[in-house]
Amino acid sequence: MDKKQQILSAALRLFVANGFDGTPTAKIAIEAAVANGTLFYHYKTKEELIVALYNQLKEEQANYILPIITGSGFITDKFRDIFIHSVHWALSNPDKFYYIQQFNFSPHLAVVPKQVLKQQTIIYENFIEEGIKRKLLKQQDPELIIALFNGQVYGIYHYLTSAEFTPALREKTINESYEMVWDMMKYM
Amino acid sequence: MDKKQQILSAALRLFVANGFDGTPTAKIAIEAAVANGTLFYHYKTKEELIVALYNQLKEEQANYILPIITGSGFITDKFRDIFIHSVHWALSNPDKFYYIQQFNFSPHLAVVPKQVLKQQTIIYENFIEEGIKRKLLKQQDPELIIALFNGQVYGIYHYLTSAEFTPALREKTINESYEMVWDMMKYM
DNA sequence: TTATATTTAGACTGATTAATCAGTTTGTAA
DNA sequence: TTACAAACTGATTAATCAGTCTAAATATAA
Repeated sequence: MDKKQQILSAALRLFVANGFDGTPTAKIAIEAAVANGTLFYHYKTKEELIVALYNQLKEEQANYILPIITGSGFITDKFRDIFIHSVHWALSNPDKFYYIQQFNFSPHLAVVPKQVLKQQTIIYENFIEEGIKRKLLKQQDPELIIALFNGQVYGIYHYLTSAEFTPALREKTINESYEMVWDMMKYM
Repeated sequence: MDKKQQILSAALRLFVANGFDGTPTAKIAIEAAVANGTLFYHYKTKEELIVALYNQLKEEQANYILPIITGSGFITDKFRDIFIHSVHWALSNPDKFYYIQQFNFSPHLAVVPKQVLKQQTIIYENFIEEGIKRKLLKQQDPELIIALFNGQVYGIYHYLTSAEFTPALREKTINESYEMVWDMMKYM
């Protein structure tokens, strides 16, 4: 029914499989079971579609984590939850996670205003800042801690997708990795 | 003189600036001050050029770290050296580091045999394994430790390239980040 | 009902592009 | 000199692709 969503889903599948250059708009329309004109009716250019897809996925990713930050609970538990959830989101949505990386290392990133990108991390920043003030986290720039934290999610994603793991081993690895991440971030 | 190298250098500049799709082979030839046909004389297809460039950069990156591993010195000092050097290489060669990431999240990665990719990390693996056996590092899969280690390099690269830093602050940040990385990896 | 938005199919275009190819230059060695 | 291969040239080609256009159909809402 929702043709716009059909187009985005088809685009995600094809861009991940064949790259930006390797996927003609015509094929996206066919894969979405939509007329050629419909694609260009909703997205003026191919680039507009590429960026719209990125924004949707970033929002989806953020919405998956947001409830943890705003919810109740001990702050230290929240750190764990955020990490575990971030990794789980990436592993349950490998295409989406991959697309975001693919986009981040492409010239398309340049067309997203810096302000928009900044806005996406501001919620994390306030949260991390609180952890630093309470002397739970190392006394470093919150942005550095976020960058290293994201680096960890990136690292473990690569590790867990480089080979086959049983679900049990996967969970064990994620939990033990968090212990390592926590050793990295914690104050003492 | 060496036209092949001219082509690779030009390709690096243009691919990083405009992406794989955004750079016609014709432009690479012009930028390299070489005839169109010369490019295809050395590289049968555009893809072959893209992959050749990737392999060269990976080799260059490895050669920068290798002497540390094989050299003399305390193993714990080597861990620090490898981290610091890895970050420095990325920061001194942002184009090359960026290209490797761009390639890693592109369909071109699929054409590199897994065996070749494995071979690139085997030297690290033996080294890490020794650290684990000696109970200097946490008792985890060496590949996991390498993945998290690389995640850190990735994270700090993003942080240090997201804004301007004075050389002094940059070095301070790298050193302090290493302390955090070490807290993550060390046995106790 | 009427108007407005959305959708369809596919032919079309103008520009771009990867790759080719017939021939030229260069270095070297007989 | 001659011979030969490797390196190089750049105009040409055949194909592809993003985006347009048309005219009709269908849905949505005022």
